[in-house]
Amino acid sequence: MGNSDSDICQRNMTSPTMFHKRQAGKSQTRKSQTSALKSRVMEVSLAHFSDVGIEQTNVGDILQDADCSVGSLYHHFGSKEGIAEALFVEGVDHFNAGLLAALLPRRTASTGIKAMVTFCCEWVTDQPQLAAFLLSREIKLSELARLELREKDRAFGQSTYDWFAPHVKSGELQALPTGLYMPLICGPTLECSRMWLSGRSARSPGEVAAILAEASWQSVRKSVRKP
Amino acid sequence: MGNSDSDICQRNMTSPTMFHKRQAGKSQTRKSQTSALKSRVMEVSLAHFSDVGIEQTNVGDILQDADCSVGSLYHHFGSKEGIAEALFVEGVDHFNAGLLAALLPRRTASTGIKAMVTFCCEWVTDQPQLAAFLLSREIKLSELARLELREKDRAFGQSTYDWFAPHVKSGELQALPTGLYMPLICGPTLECSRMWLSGRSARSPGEVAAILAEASWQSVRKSVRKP
DNA sequence: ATTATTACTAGAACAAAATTCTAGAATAGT
DNA sequence: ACTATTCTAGAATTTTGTTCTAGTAATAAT
Repeated sequence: MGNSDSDICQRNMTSPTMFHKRQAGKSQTRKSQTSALKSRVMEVSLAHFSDVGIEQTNVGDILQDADCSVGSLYHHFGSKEGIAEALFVEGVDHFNAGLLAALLPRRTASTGIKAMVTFCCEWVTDQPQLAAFLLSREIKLSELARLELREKDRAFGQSTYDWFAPHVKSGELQALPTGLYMPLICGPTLECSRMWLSGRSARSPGEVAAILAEASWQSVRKSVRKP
Repeated sequence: MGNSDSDICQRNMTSPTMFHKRQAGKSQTRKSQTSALKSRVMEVSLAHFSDVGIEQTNVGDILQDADCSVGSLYHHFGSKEGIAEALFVEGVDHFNAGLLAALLPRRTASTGIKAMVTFCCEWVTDQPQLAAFLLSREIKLSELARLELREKDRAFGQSTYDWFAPHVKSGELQALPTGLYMPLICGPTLECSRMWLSGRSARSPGEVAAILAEASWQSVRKSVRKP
């Protein structure tokens, strides 16, 4: 949340009036107050966004629920979409980190792939709000965020590929274009997740994790069959 | 597009002024003029929606680009989201119909599954705008549309399952919960599509169709392996 | 054929919501 | 201590979606 530096604050202002009311709290440092405010806004926004969508959420509600002023909100996030953007980037980060943490300690191709799928299923089932938001994005990322994300994507892809490479060499995994591993491994799970999150399917990913893990593994393992 | 009956028209109006300007065209029938207007609005809206998202698109632009009046737009679509809803339902219909048309004529499990994946890849690559819109939806469908869609989903699922069933019985396809076939078959492709459409990946689904088809087939075929 | 009704078009008026602007207070830097 | 910067506040403004009133064309009813 808090690289308190990169905030929006474009304009220069001039004069003063007063500053009271909201800081009721027993004088914490300004810094911690601020970062708490930002977290509050993000938390509240996520709830609204995942519930009714970004468009249907109105800033007034966020302001009220997070006990935040218009000025503060626009100072920190720039716009309503700005909040969504922050949530999105943070969410992707979390997810990727978790996925990597599930993968790296595994020693065999099979257990690694299956661990990814399983993590994916659990993650979605455990935090449906965040998952729903990430998977149903209609978020026009700013150019800045887009670049940031692309870079993180690249790094993530590299890390996973470093793990895959030896197993490709040893003949356990198929050799595929780099960009195809993730869709093949997580695609089915994410598709199931979307179904479940939007109420189009009753079975949660958690319930079918084992089947998905096995199937995804079959799709990327090196195929040496009888027939 | 034109079941010209089910339009919105809730209110009753009373008096008249004039009616000219826009109908410049050499007096086509009113019906065709109207349906042309609706298509124009949908076409223009799709372009905007898939470009900057529903929220960022403003009605004024649609009005201008489609040469349509506020009154007409709200008469036919009820709201901005109404346009999105119409596009969405129509789009899903097209896609599902195409998918089914690709599947049904095939005689073997392998060719059927692969045909679905291939169709999917081509469809996305051929009409990226519509695909981007359908895949990035954050559309709060009306209760009516939701039901309509759920029913269509059900019918589609049934049709595909009718095709699958014999191959499951014959031991070529795995027996899976009904809701898992589509995610396993099309999930990876759709994930690739999202990547490509959002600019996060350079390779179009069309370029990797063969690999995806083979991999997806491996994930749902009945596994009888050596090791 | 005349009338009544309905489908449709038009754009001004309205309401609601997002964002900007001005003012001032806390903190960091010198 | 003074200056620049970050942050908070909320009134004022703007933007934008939608409603409302008015009028025209086509169709159904009599």
